[in-house]
Parts: sequence; structure tokens; C-alpha cells
Amino acid sequence: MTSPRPLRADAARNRRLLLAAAADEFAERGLDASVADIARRAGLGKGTLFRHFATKDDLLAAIVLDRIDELGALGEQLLDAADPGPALLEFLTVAADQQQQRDLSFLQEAGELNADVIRAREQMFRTVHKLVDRAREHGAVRADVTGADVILLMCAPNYVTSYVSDAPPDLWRRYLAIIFDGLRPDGAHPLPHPPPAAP
Amino acid sequence: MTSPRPLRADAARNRRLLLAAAADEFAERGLDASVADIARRAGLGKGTLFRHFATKDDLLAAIVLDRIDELGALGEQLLDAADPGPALLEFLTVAADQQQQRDLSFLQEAGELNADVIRAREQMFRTVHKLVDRAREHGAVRADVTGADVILLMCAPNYVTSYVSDAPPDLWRRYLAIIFDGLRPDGAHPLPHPPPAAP
DNA sequence: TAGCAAGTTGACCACCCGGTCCGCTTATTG
DNA sequence: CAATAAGCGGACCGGGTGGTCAACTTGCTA
Repeated sequence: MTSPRPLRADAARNRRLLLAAAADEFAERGLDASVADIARRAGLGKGTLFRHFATKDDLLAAIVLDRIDELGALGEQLLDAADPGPALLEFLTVAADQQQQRDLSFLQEAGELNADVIRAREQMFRTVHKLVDRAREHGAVRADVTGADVILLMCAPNYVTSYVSDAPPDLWRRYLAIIFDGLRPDGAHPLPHPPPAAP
Repeated sequence: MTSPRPLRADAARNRRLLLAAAADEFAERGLDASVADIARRAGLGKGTLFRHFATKDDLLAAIVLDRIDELGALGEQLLDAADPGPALLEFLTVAADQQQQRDLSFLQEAGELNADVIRAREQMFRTVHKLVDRAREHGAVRADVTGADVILLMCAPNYVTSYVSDAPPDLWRRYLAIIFDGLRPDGAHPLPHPPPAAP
């Protein structure tokens, strides 16, 4: 099932170099950073990159998959937290912090093709749904808000701050706080549209 | 100052066709829609496009400028509204509705070069600041929120819904409502980060 | 340490992009 | 209706892209 042969020592190191370089490059220049630049940044040839990742999308998928799994694992862990309200906030905080530099649009855009990413993402989404359900039952989140809502709003803080030039690295916390206040039951006004079924 | 000669009849029509086609194309495929596609959609040659708009950015700027001016005018109008709270909400509603299809990232990204766009945008931003100040004085918006915050959050509803495939066209209203609830004074929790100076 | 498979490399390819240019068409106007 | 300038279009250009490949290097193993 898995790889019959382990990776050669230098190849394993180069793979790590490529992933790191790609993560940096995508963070700085968005998802249309060129593979040539990524390879150069890793100090390797372009051919080497394509030996490890058959396609640019595969490279992206490898990065994204790591992030999603990480986030999913954290979510699972937080399902056992004593206080579901702060647990949800903690989850959203880590999610935003993890992507600090750049919006995680690629989370959706790259996922269209790669089956692994889609699977991991849906698993993670299910966890978010559970986190939100628990928080709602605890009265920490308004009754008319669903997991799908939170999933969609999850990326907003980073997106919003990506527009201020030379933004302080923690500015997203401000907007996460505002949005989270909007999710609380205190002083909530009725919502004008039903939630989406999708995520 | 302005054009010494009026546009020829067919040229004026073609200009309109190009603007409409470009707006559609950008809405559907994002800002890296190709000029060739835009021209084809308008039923015209690529050369014609470049005769009307020296550069792809100029074309984008022309579209964006219209939208910004429209929004700015509405804002000015709403400054005289009797109730500043609903006036701000109305402004944000129209802003989001106007861009319904696609996030208005280009509002920022395209603005980097074109001086006209920058000027119009800053004027519009000043109006938003006034709207927010009035709403805050009226107790319709929490004390620790600034115009800059609202400007940044303005695009979030569209951005957020752009990720749900086949989203109902009014879904953004739901997220505008949630975010606006986060801006209200009722049940507001202190914000963990100072507002940005920029916009 | 010898041999070989695994890994590396950068020149190279086809393709697509924004933008140019010049021969052609056509609205305008006297 | 001519004459003319404004407008049109698509072949073309240079540059940058993702991806390939055959010659070369190197880590592993017997």
C-alpha cells in the first residue's frame, strides 16, 4: 500500500527543503508563485521539484494536507475540553494563527482536484460542526448559527487583514474577536437568510 | 481638460460592450481573466480593447472607479439619514450587494497603480469613517470600533460566501448580519488588538 | 570499494499572457 | 458623395509559465 522503498537520505532532506520553500513562497506571493522560484529558494533544480511532486497542485496539496490534518487533530482534542465556548474560540484562534501570513483560499481552491485533501478537509469540517454544536448547547454560541457558518467565517480574519499594508502580525485577532462577538448569543439579532447546507 | 472630441458612435457603444464584458468576465473568473477572453466576449478584437484601455489595469480601474464613486455617493447621501445605525447597515448592504458575485479584492489590488482609483477610494473611505463615527455617537456601534475596522470588514461577507459552491445569491446577507452584530455595543467583549491606522 | 539504482539538473518545449502594429473599414462631415 | 480621420482587428512579439528529458552525480548495499 505505502511506498515499498524508503526515501534515500538526501532525497528526504530535499523533499523537506522543497515543502518549506514552497510554504514560504506561497505565503509571500500567493498561489501563483512559480515553481521555478520555489525550486531556487530551496536551492534545488526545477526537475527535482517535479520528481517529488508530479504537479504544482500536488505540491500545494501536500502543504495544505499537513495544515488541515494539524487543525483537525487540534479540533478533536478540543472536543474534550471542559468549556466548549473557549474551546471553539481557541480552535478559531489557532486556525487563523496557523495561516497568519496569507488567506487560506487555497484550502478551497486546491482541494478541487486532490482527493486526499478533500477527504481530510471534510473530516476536519465534521469536527468543527461538533465543536460548534457543543458550544451552542452550552449557550456560548447563538442558537441560529451552524457549523457551516463558522467554517465559512473561519478564514475571514486573515482575509480582512491581508488588505492592510504592513499589518502588525496579530491584527487578525481584533477581527476574530469582532466576528466571534457576532456569534455569541448576547444581543443577537435574527439572521436574514438560512445557513448553507454545503460545508 | 476633458476629451476635446466626443467619441464616435460605434466607438462609444464598443466601449460600453467592453466594460460590460470585462465586468462579467472578472466576476466569473477573477482578476486573472485574460484580455483575449474579454474582447471575445464583447465580440470585438483584442486591439480594440487596447485602443480604449491602454492596459489591462486601466480597464479594471475603469470598472472599479465606477463602483467606488457609486458607493461614495450613496455614503454621502446616508450621512444625512435620520438614524445613523440603520444608515451604516444600509451602506454595508449596498456595498456587499453591489459586489455580490465576487469578492472586491481588486478594489485594493488594482488601486496600487491608478491614481484616480486611489483618490476615489480614499474619499469613499473618509465617508465611511464619518458614517461610523455618527453611528458610534448614536450608540449603534460599539465604542472600540473604528471606520478602518468597518472598511476592512466590508468585503468579508462576499469573500466568505464565495467559497460555497452554488451559493444562493443572498447568502452574504447572513454573514453581514453576523458581522454587524459583532459591531454592535450589546454584549461586546473587549478587543485584543488596537485598530490599524491605515485605511 | 564497485556497481547500480535512485536522485539531480538545467536546457528545452509548448503554451498562454499582455501588449503592439499596420492594413483595412466605417462614421462623420462639408 | 467624397474625403478623411477615427476606429477596428488579428497576426505577431517577447517574456514567463508548468512540465519533460537525457546526461550526469551520488547514496546505498553486497
